[in-house]
Amino acid sequence: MSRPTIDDVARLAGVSIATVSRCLHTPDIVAAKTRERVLGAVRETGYNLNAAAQSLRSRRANTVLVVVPDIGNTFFSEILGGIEREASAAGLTMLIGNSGRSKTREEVYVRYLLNGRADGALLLAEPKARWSDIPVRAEQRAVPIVTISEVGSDFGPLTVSIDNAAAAEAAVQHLISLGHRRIGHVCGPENNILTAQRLQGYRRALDKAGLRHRPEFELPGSFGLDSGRAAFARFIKLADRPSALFFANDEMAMGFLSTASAAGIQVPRDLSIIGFDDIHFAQTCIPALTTIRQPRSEMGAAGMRLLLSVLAGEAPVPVRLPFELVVRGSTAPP
Amino acid sequence: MSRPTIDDVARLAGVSIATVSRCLHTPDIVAAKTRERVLGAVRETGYNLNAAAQSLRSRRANTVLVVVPDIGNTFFSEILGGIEREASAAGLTMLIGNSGRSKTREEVYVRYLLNGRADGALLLAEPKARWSDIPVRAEQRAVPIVTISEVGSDFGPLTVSIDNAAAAEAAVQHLISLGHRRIGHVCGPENNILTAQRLQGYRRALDKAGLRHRPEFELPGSFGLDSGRAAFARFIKLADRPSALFFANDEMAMGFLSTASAAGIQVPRDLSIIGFDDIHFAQTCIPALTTIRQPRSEMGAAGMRLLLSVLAGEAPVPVRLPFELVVRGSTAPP
DNA sequence: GCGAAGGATGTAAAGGTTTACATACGCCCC
DNA sequence: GGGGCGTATGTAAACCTTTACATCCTTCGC
Repeated sequence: MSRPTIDDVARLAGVSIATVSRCLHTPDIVAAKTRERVLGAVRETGYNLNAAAQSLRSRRANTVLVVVPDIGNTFFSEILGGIEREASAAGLTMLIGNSGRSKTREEVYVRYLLNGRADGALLLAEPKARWSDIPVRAEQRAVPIVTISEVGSDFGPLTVSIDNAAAAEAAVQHLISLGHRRIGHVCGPENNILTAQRLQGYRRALDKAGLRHRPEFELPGSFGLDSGRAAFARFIKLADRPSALFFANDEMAMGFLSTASAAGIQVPRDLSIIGFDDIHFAQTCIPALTTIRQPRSEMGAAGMRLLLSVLAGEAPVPVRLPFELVVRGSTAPP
Repeated sequence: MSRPTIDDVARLAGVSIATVSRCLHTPDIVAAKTRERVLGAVRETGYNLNAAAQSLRSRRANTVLVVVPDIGNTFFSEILGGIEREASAAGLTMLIGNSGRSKTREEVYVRYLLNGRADGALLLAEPKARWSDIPVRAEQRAVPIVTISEVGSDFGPLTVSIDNAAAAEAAVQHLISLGHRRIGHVCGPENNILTAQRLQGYRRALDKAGLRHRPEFELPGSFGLDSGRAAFARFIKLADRPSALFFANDEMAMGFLSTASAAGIQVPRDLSIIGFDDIHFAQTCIPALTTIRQPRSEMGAAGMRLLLSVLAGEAPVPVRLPFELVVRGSTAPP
C-alpha cells in the first residue's frame, strides 16, 4: 500500500482536499465539527504532508543551508548547535554542506539555493564561490546569505561576528598588564580574514604599550594541533625567546603546550600562553588555558535569527557579539 | 524576472521539454546536435532543475537524514564528516537533526522520512522513537535506517559498530599486562547500550585474569568532562584506591586527569589512566592519553555506504569495524 | 420576508518535473 | 516499392499540494 495522500483523507472525512489543507494550515477558519472529523481522518490514515509537493506549490523549502569548512572541527560544531536550536524552533530543516574551504565544493552548495532546495544560507567561513551571483530578489523573494564569524569589514549587514582585532588586543593587553614585554604571536592560516584581524589586534596592543614589533616573534600557523607543535619547534630555536605567546586559536595553543611540556618547559613559570576561542577542551589543559571566549553557540543562533528576520521581510542589522577574556592558569607574570 | 524553468530552455532550444529532461539525465539517447543545442540553452538561461518538482515527480528526495544526539560534540561531528564525504560523493544531500537524546525531538525527525523529505536515515544514537513504524517497504521502496555506533545485539543488519565489549576488555587487559591488579572503571551514562557493553568487557577482563570484582571500583559517569571531575572526587575518597582506571570515554578521562593533576596526583606514576574513543584532543593531554581508537570517520562512511547499498536494492550486511589500542603516556606499571 | 453580509466549503488551476506511450522519419531488405 | 525496424523526438499524464475564486447557506437588520 502506498502512502496516503490528501485525497485519501478528504475521501474518508467526506470533505474536499481544500478543507483538509485548511485544517492543517489555518485550522481556525474551518468549522469545529468538520475540523475534528478531518483530523480524525488524518490520524486514522496516518497521513503526512508530502514535503516535495508542498514546497513545489508554496515555493518554500522550509530549509536552510549551512556551509561549514570542516564539520569535524569542534569550533564549528558548536556554532552548528546554536543554529540547529533556532532552526528547529522555527520549524526549519537544516541542510549541511562541508566545503573543506574549497571553491569547487562550495559551488555545489550555491546550487542548492538556485534550485530551491534551501530558502537561505549560513556561511561559517569566508565565502569563496560566487554567492553573489544568486538572484537575490527574484520575484520579491529574497534568498538571504548570512556570514558568521569570518566576516570582513565590507561584508554588508548579513553578518554575525565578534570584534576580532579588539579581542586580540585584549588578549595581548592582558599579557602586558602581567608585566610581559617580549610577546610573540602564533598566527592563523594565510589569506584568512581572522588571521589578519587578530594579527592587527596583536600589533595594536604592542603599539599602545610602546613595545616594538619583532617580525621573528610572529610565527606562522594554520589553526591545527600540528601547527602548534611546529610553532614550538620554531620557538625553541629563537635566540631571544618571548616570555609570552598569544595564539590565534586554542587548538594551536594546546598543541604547543603539550609539546612544550614534554620538552620540559613549564607553563606559566617559563612562558605564559593565551589562546583564542575557549573551546570545550581548553579547560582540560594542564595548566588550564587562559583564552578569549567566543560565544559560539550564540553566534550560530544569532545568525539563524538574522536569516529568519530577513525571510520575514525585515531590514537586516549586522550582529556583533561580545567576547570575554577568560583567565585561567596558563598566564602569569614573567 | 523569475527563475528559468524547463519550458524556457525548451523554447530557446526549439525542442520539447521531454528532450531537455533527457539531455540532463540520459544525454546519450539524444542526438549529439540536439544535445549541444539544449545544453547551450541551459547555460544561456542559467537554468537549474527545481528540486521540489523533481523530487515530487521522481519520488526521491536525494537526501539522507542524520540524527545526532549532540551535534556540538566532537565524537559525533567526526562521524558526520565521514558520512558527509560519502553522501556528497553519491550526490546526496545531508539533512541534520539534533535529538538531544529526547524521544520527542526524535519523533520530529521520524516524520522527515514519512513525508518524503529524506530517502533514508542514519542514527548516531540508540533510537528512542518508534522508527520501526515507518512503512519500510511501501511500494517496494525501502526506507533504510542505519544505526551507527550505539548498536545492540538485536539491531538487525543495518548497523555499523565496533565490538565494544572486546575493546573494553583489551583496554583493561593492557592495564593488567602492565601489572595492575586494582583496576577501576568509570562508567558511561545509565541506560546506554555502550555503557553496558564496556562494563561487560571490563568485568570479563577481570574474570579472565582471576581478579575479583569490586563494586566500589565501578564509578558512575555520563561521558561529560564534569563527570570525569566528579569521578575524581569519588576516587580520592576511596580507602583502598585502584592503581589504574579505565574510562568509558576520553572526555571523562580528560576531565579526571586535569583535576587529578591539579590535586597533585601524578599520572602515570601514581595512577594509570586509559580512555576510550581516541578523540582529537586525547593526544594533547599531559601526559598524552592511552586509549582505544574508534575509526569514527570510517564508521560514518561505512554507514552511508550501507545505506546506499540498501537503496540500490542490495541485501544489507552489518558492518563491524576494528578498534585499536593506542598506547601513549598515561599508562605505566604500578 | 427580502437583501446583504459573512462564514464554511468546494472547484479547479498551477507549480515544474519525469516518463510511458505515440509519432515521425530514415533506412534496409526482399 | 512496401513492410518492418530502429532511432530521435514529441505529447500528455501524473506526482501532491496550495489557494484564488466561486458557491452555498445561515443569519441578521430592516
